[in-house]
Amino acid sequence: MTIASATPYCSHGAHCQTCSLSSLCLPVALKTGELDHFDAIIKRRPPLATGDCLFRQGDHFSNVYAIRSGSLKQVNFDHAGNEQITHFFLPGELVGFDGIDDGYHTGYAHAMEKTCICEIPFSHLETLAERIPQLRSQLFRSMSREMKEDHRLIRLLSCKTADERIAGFLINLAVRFQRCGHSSKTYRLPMTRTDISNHLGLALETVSRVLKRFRDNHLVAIRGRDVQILQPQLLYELAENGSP
Amino acid sequence: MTIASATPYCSHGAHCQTCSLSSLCLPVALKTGELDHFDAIIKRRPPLATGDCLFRQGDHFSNVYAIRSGSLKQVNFDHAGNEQITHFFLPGELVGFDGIDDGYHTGYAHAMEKTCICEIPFSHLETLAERIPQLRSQLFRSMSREMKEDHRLIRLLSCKTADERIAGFLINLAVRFQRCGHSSKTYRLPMTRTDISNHLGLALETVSRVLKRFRDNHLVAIRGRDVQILQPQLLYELAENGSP
DNA sequence: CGATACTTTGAGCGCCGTCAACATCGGTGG
DNA sequence: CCACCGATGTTGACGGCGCTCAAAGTATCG
Repeated sequence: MTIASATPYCSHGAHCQTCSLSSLCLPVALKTGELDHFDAIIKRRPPLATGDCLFRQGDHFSNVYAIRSGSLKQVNFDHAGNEQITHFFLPGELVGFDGIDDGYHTGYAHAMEKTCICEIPFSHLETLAERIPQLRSQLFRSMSREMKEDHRLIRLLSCKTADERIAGFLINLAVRFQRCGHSSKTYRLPMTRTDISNHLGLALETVSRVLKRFRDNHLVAIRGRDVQILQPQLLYELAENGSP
Repeated sequence: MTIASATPYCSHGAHCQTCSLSSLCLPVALKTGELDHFDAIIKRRPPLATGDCLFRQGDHFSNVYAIRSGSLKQVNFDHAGNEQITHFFLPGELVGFDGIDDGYHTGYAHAMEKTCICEIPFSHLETLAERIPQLRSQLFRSMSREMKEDHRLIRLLSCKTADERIAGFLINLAVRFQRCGHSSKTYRLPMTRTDISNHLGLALETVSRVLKRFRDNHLVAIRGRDVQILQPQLLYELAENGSP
């Protein structure tokens, strides 16, 4: 079983007007003229390679970023230097809002594979949002959505078992991959088992063992990073209720 | 040991111009004329009694709320009906941002004691923020700060022991109580042990046992809900490093 | 093709959840 | 004012989930 990578090639000169992800991204609901204005403030960067940093802890906050293709992980630190992956970001999602508060980023954002990014200068975005109510609403909605994602993760971490966490994680990824144009059943994990274990608050051995159990029970087919969800309904119920 | 309640009386006709919390709240950095405009869109409500709901799951989102005095807990649900307390809100803090995304609230907000609230209609706030850059920045900053708080909690839940979680929780409350004008060392917990255990992802018996251990080790003096932090530095190190 | 990172699998044990009993607090009504 | 009662908090015994340590197997890349 081999599944196409989640990272198709993407030209770094592309524009919002022709971007297949614009229905997920900030330009949603913008009229043609407005879209041109929005497109004009965006800087396209050369693609990030695996392991490259989009921003580092302590960097001055000046942009938010939209992902065109590829994937990122956002890593925060506590005072003792322990890492915590708070988010994985997929195409069509926005990165960097946590830097607004006091003007610098509190953690790293690493590319987990070759990743194309749109850089959106926040001051320009604010100015433009002043004039375009649709854009403003979408900006607030994006931030609010990230909060809801955080609350989902908090609930997951605070009272769910390893099985429930991993079921929820696989389902959540499936939903988000589908939203950006992939199959809802098959995808390729961009992150390592170590990343998953860190994000879900588990030991990496536990992640490995639970995935094996899911495979043995024919809930999913997993080989390396290729995932195929065989029984979405059962997996969903496991994630929510804890009952198989 | 008895410590004054965190809920002094607060007139519900008060205005931002005279509010002691305005330096924490949205009006921060507004000029006098702007402050008048801001004050004009706010509705003061009669105080909430213990257990009253500010909003319920599924309610249409139309306001954010600033706390003048008292405290709230925000409770979210998963599909199986399990509750998860994602936030405790103290005076000077803003509640309700998670409703922006799809226009309704995803959980309850309960008053944990008698609580005075400023209701801020979000549509008016957006309009006003269009004209007043300071207000706009502060709005973004408030949302961004809530995200950072979420990330802190995620880190806490994902890899910390019961001792570390509770140490972190006590320190965090101390900081926030100090910010709104209390002592940094002594405060009264507005929430039950059950609420704490839910929020931190622990059994309530564990909360009780860890607090006893902290008391035995003279890190804190706790009697019922009255907390006095005796060794802030040690408690902080315990929360961050796990080392006593 | 060798080196390095990543993943799987096993054995043992400790933290913390569950169950249970009891103590304490706060409020209500006789 | 006191007796009562439900809600809240404390303490103990015990077992299981998931972590740690260890080692072998596998993908990936220069």
